Amino acid sequence: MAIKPRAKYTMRDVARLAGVSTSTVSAVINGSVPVSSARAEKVRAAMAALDYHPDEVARSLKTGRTNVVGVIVPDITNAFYPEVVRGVEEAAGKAGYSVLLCDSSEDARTEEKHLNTLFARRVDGVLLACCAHSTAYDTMVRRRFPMVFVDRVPAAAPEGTIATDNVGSGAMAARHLIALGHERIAMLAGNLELSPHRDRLEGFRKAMQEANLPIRDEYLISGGVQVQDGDDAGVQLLALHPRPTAIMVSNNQLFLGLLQALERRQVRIPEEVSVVGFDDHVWNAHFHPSLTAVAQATFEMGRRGFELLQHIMGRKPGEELPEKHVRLEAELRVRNSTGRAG
Amino acid sequence: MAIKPRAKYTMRDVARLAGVSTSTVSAVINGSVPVSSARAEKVRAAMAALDYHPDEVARSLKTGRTNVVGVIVPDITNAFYPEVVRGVEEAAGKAGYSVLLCDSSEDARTEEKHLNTLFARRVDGVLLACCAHSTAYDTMVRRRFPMVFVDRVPAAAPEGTIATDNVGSGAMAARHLIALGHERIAMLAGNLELSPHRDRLEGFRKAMQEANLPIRDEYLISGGVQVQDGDDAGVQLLALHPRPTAIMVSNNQLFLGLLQALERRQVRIPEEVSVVGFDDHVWNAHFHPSLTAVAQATFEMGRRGFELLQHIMGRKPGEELPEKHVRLEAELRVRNSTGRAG
DNA sequence: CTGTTAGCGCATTCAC
DNA sequence: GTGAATGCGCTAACAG
Repeated sequence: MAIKPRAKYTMRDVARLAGVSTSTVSAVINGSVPVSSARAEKVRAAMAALDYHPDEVARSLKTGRTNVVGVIVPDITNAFYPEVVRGVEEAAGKAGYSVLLCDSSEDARTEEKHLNTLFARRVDGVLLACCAHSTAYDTMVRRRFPMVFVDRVPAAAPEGTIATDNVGSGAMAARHLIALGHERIAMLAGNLELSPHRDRLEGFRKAMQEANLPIRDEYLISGGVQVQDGDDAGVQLLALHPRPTAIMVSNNQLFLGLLQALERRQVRIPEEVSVVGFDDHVWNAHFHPSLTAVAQATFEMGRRGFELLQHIMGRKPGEELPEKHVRLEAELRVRNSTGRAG
Repeated sequence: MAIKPRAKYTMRDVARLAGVSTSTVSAVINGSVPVSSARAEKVRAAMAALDYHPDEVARSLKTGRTNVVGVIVPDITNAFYPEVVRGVEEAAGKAGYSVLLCDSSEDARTEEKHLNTLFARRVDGVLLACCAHSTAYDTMVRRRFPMVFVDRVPAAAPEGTIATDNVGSGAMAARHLIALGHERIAMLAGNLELSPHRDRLEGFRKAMQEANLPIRDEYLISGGVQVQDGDDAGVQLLALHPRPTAIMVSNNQLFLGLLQALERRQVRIPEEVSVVGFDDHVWNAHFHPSLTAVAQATFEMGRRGFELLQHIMGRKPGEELPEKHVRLEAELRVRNSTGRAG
């Protein structure tokens, strides 16, 4: 009856120590079948004595479920994503799931590689913020794989997406500038292959149209999404005649680059030009001047994204989803980088 | 010979389609045994045709290895950790490992829970930035579990730790202030249960001693590590007579809180008080004034932390590690928040 | 070189 | 209520 001390114990060790069969141990662990309380207690004691933790690998092989979800983000060092991931992790943890984290580095091939790995590891589902030229949607369809698109959403996806209402919040930011009397408004629109950027531009257009304001071609700069791209765009805008009196920026890296350029040229904000950007975080309040920005519901995006995935993972064939697309409201935090037009 | 279309295929399906046995398929996949190139090609074709990916769960059960490492951080939304995680993820990916991410929320019980989960999932090793009152070290020893402590290091750990040279970099920051002629230097030392904070304080003490400068009790504030704690400490310091002319801060949240308090009281930086803090990031350069800060080698910490873990996971019983403790140099980025004393 | 076989640790019928 | 037996998909002897 003596069990040799070992690094890892199996159900058989527990069963032997408790003087029962392995199926009784299994029944105690899973509560699947009634067990007399006396024996159940002996089993629990044996498990504790051996520091026994059921082998989830074996369990997964048997049940066909891993209780793991994959999360793929384009860049975990972009302050936006850790908050989303935190939301996922917390919701997942409560539901008994663990999170496999992958970083695609904004590269579609890396993304696809991660998708294959996650598939091979038999994760129960995937949350994905896809990158430009992503093939993930096709892969998902081909494999009939439970997946939720987060933040960045392929136009084709018929269900399983969660993102900020980017059209609405883009319009909100633009309307803020318009309400301050600005008419010559520029936009750094980012990478138009990505739904958030595309949608924010659409919102911008909508707001400008409503106000009967023209959008000059040279005031619309798109393409890159990095700090340097924002800096370049800033330089470009400052060279124009007439200059814009306000600039809207569709992500935080571009925002930073733009500020760099304005600072270098000693352009006063908001006296000479007002700026509003996307993605708020604690530091924005401490810039000089403090920054007006759109704050997305990052944490909630992660949490509800996981819940949506749970619905997809759990549904029967043919069953409908309670919600196919979740859109979250954003909030405009008005600070000192935006002011009345000249 | 016809294989019914299914969501997931097994090695048997591949074997049947290729007209070989499962062990041949296995041999092709693992390259463990030579296979004639003709048959190997047929196997590869069958795998591609079925979009077959070997079931890593089954493989893990068989081999006893999962090729997964766990990473536990106290707060993934703290900008320091995503960079470390990115370093881990990249190094891990290259070595064929995936990363299970857990967030302990600075709570020792949650940390222990995650550790149990990771253990049950049979991850091959764990990278841990532990929180105060962590029991992880004992758990590791008890289970003889491959583990590397990252950033936050238990004093007892005889090997398997990686962190910044916090004593040295604490001294470096303090010496910078001393070199500028400051004598009344205060420090927000953070939570002294955590090794980075404890070590930075030690470095501070060392530098002050070298310079024959006294450390007043009321200039040394420790305990919390949140933004509000930094704000409170700032208020406290401003009430003193004489006031310190320079303040050193041991993490980025406290730093932010301190800046808040100074801003509210309209204390001019660096004219009235110089400030230097820990953890640099892109935004620091855009504060008003730009912030002098110690930049840790975050990415490298992750990368080399994983490599250290690999050594631990791979070593034979009794074998020594090439390096037991890795200490990384930090860099002081001097900007405009520090200036000459009065 | 190739195929047959025996488990890895567990959950789950199925008899008792 | 309980235990013995089967197999999840794969790898690693082993025998041919």
